[in-house]
Amino acid sequence: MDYESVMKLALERGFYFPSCEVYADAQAGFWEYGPSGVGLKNKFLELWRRELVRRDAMMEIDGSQIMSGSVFEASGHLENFADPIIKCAECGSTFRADRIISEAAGIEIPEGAEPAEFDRILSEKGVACPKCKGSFGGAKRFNMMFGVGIGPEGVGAYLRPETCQSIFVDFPRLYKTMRGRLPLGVAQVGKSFRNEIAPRQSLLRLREFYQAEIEVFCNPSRLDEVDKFAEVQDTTIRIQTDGDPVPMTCGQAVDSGAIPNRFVAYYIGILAEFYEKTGINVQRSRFRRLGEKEKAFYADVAFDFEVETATGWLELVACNYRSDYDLSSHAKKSGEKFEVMDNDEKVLPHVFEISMGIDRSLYTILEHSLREDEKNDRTVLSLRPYLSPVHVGVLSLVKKDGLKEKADEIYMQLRRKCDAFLDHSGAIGRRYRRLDEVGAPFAITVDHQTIKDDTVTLRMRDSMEQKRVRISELDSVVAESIAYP
RNA sequence: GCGGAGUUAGUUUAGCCUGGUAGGACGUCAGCUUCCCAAGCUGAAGGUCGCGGGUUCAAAUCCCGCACUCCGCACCA
Repeated sequence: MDYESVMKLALERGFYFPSCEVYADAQAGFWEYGPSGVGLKNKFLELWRRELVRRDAMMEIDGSQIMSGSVFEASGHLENFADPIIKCAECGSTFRADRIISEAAGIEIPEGAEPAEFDRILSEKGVACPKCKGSFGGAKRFNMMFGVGIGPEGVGAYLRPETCQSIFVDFPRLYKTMRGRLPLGVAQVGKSFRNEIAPRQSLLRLREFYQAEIEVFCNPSRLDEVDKFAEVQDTTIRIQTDGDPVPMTCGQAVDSGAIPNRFVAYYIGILAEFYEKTGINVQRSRFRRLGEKEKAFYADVAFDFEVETATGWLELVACNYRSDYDLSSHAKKSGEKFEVMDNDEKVLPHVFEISMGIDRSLYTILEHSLREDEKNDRTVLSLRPYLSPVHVGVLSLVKKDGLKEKADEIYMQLRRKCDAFLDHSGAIGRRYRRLDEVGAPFAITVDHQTIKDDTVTLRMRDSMEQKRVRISELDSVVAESIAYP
């Protein structure tokens, strides 16, 4: 389905919409989840917990969104999470320094170079503002972190640009108090903040966004001693090292060297199994191994999990082998000890990270689930039942003859056991279509026969088929239908 | 941030060129009808015409600035 149709559904059915939209000074890159969006998000995260956190016996934490400056000195974000920019002294236009030098002088300078280096080249080559021919002021680094001032003195701190830093700085306490053993997965769901220059496409590039991150701490000398690898060795993934994505099992990926070890392959395997259960079409996905230039500054080996959408290939998850980059940096900066005992060996653990973009994943689920059923003149959101914001609609065929009251009764019976939605008003077909659009997998309809024999109609969203079910069996029918796989 | 295109009700859109009380469709709500798939009938609600300024007797309409949305570039979860 195309981006516009997903956007229209999101606005009309309460999945998501712009933040602060009644005010003219609302800024780009901030969006709200409405009732349907929250329903989908909560269920998505429950699936994530089941398939990754609980499956691998990980710990989950919930860290602060505001973190001290030292954290980001150690993490490298103050130094590296920034673009070099220059501003024209005449007209005020802002440009990326590395880019304008490449365009005007044909010289490639790494974006991480010192500001003075940019200034030197600019004056040497006499580069002028492409807009007004004015001269440039000095190059600066534009850091993408939002700074915040704490307390009356405004002590400098930052909104975290990724959730994982709290996992790293909490690691010593977690390991000691929670009886940690390597390999240890620590997970976190939460907001991260990046001051993007050009946010775009609603949930796809936000300034404030949700991440579900997992950091697995491991002993780097035991990356192939992973018993649980057997669980995923026959799981098929589509992996791209160079050229087109190639489907292969996790076992084949390790044997062929496409994935460097069983440890990384295990986590990629369970991640692939998770995404299969979200209803995203994994035939249109790939694990793409990143080249040296594309990798983040902290990554040793990196795979992006990408999915084909109406907007092109979209990165949903970054899988980075961060080695001991984070723990050694925090150890050095803080003076805290981050080494742990693994059997009789003292090791500074390495980290493999699964950094998931929740908002992008939810968008993709919507796009891949939405379809136009032209034959029946309806729009259907074929979400997996366990992810649907509304599990079941409860309808009265007509309001009179006690059918309304009977439907109310059934709704009361179900409402605490699942997400039920009660609707009495309008034509039955219209009500079915409304439910189809929010992805409710089925509807229960009370009709005149219900009064006679205590059965109801169960109408299925995808096939529009109907069958009769006893009211006494509804609890178990519903529970079974919306159960997580 | 650059280049391009847009912004009118919940959604979609007419009106803008050529200034003169903002209109339709769908949706929503109430009622009638209706024994299973957007039917029909009656009625109703819903608009700072993105925001601010200017021109004018008068601005959705003309001019300027800004914001936002979309596309391309660049960047990224």
